[in-house]
Formats: sequence, structure tokens, C-alpha cells
Amino acid sequence: MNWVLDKSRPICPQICELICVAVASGEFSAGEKLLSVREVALLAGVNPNTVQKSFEELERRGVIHSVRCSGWYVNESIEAASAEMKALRAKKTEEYLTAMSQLGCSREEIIKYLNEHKEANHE
Amino acid sequence: MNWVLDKSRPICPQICELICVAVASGEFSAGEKLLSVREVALLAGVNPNTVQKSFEELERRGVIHSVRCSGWYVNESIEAASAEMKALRAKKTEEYLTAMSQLGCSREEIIKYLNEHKEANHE
DNA sequence: AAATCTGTATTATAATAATAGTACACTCAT
DNA sequence: ATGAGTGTACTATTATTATAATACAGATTT
Repeated sequence: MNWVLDKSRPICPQICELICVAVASGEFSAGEKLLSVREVALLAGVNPNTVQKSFEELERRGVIHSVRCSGWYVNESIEAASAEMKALRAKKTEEYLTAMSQLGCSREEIIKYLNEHKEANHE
Repeated sequence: MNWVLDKSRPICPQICELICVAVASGEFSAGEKLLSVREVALLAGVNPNTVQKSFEELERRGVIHSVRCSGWYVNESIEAASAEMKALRAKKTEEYLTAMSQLGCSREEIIKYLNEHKEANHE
């Protein structure tokens, strides 16, 4: 698990996303115990309160749950995490398409540009 | 000119982007006078101070300039605006690719997904 | 000349997000 | 029993953005 975050954007949603991906991809198994709030805070270089808030948000969304004085655990059903991921992909794609169209790119140009960008980065 | 903004994101960069696009695309001609700070604020539904800050930022970047007690004008050279747009496209694409890869999508899958998303939206 | 519209500047306030520091109750291994 | 490690809760502080409310000097229009 790579806990590198972009400090220029809100931290909480980033932590939520990382965990959703890990759960949906199977990197974290159903029922598996997560690292503690304090451990994640240390690894990610953020405040424990921020991690706590993220975990609570994920609990609200049905991805993980807490056992008091024991730890946080991945829910038995992964469905919620998968749904989150699907929604995230759609949201990010929608935002990207909107942003690029505001920058004067049609959908076709965007896809063309994406391919070029991909090539450029492989050099 | 469509001054609709996303209030959930920082306003200043959005205003800067809108104007850069308008200049680079020729919607605003070189030397053309912009709407006043107060007029834009009214149209965009934001505070005049925010518009003022955005204009100052664009001046720093060589896109527009002010004439005291008269107004704001598009610079004679459009090069700066074009450069901004190019950089913006690259930045947004980079961010999108990073986000999607964190969501477990390879580049090929992203492009495939983009096409699907495009289709889905045409229904 | 007067009124109105410019850009510009200043100060105060509000909302949001993250941090810092501390504390409590409970579990579990020693 | 003790101590370290849990989740949980709370308050205060900081930084960033945007807003609000003025104010002033100079140009332009009437």
C-alpha cells in the first residue's frame, strides 16, 4: 500500500479513495484488519484526526467498520467499495471531459491528445 | 462568454482559465477591452475582489494588462494565453491519468473507458 | 461641473480543511 | 495488575479562499 498523497488537494477524500481501490482490487481482503489510525497517519504524513475522519466517512459508505478498542476492518461485502470506485471513475472522467471541453477540445481531440500524451510520457 | 463557475472549486483559477481560453481561441481579440471587474463579478455571481485577483494573476502571466481608471485589455501578443492553455491541457491530462491509474486503470483501459463514457453520454 | 464608471486598496468576516495536543475508556499481551 | 495499543472525543489553532463593505483617485460621459 502506497500512502503518498497530494498535499495540495483535500486529504480525506484521497485516503478514502486509496482504501476503496485497495478493497475493490482485493489488495485488502474482506474482513481484513486495517492499519491503525495512528499508523496510517504516520505513513501518510498527515494528522491522525484526518485519518479518523476518512475512516468514519468510509464507514458511512459501507466500506469498512470499526471495532472499538480493536481496530478497523474491511466489510464482508466488497460491493460498496466497487460501487465507490465505479462512481469515482465516472466522476473523474466527467470532470476531465468538462475541463478539456472548456479548454476548447472536442471529445475526439481529447482522445487524440490522450494518446499523444501517453506517447510523450513513454519517451 | 459563459461565466458559469464550479463553486466547489477555487474560483480564481477558473476565471483565469476561462479568459485564457477566450483569448487563445480568438473569442477575445488582441487589444480588446474586457468587461469591468464589477461586471464580471455580477455575471459570474462572485465577489469583485475575486475577479480583481484573477485579473492580476493573468497580468502577471502576460495575458492581459490594466489601464488605470479605464479597464483591462487583452495583450497584443496571444502567445502567453496559448502557452497557458497548452500547460493546462497537459496538467489536467496528467492529473486525470494519475487519478485513474490510482483507481486501478491502465492507460489502455482509460482510453477504452473514455470511449464508453462518450457513448453512454450520447444516449 | 456633476455624476458615473474605471482600477485599486484596505480591513474585517466567514467557511472549510487540516493540524496540534490532549484525554478517556477499553482490550490484550506480558 | 500493568502497560502499550486501540478507537473516540474535544478544543484550539493555523492556513487558505472567498466574501463583504468601503474608500479613493482618475477618466469619461452627460
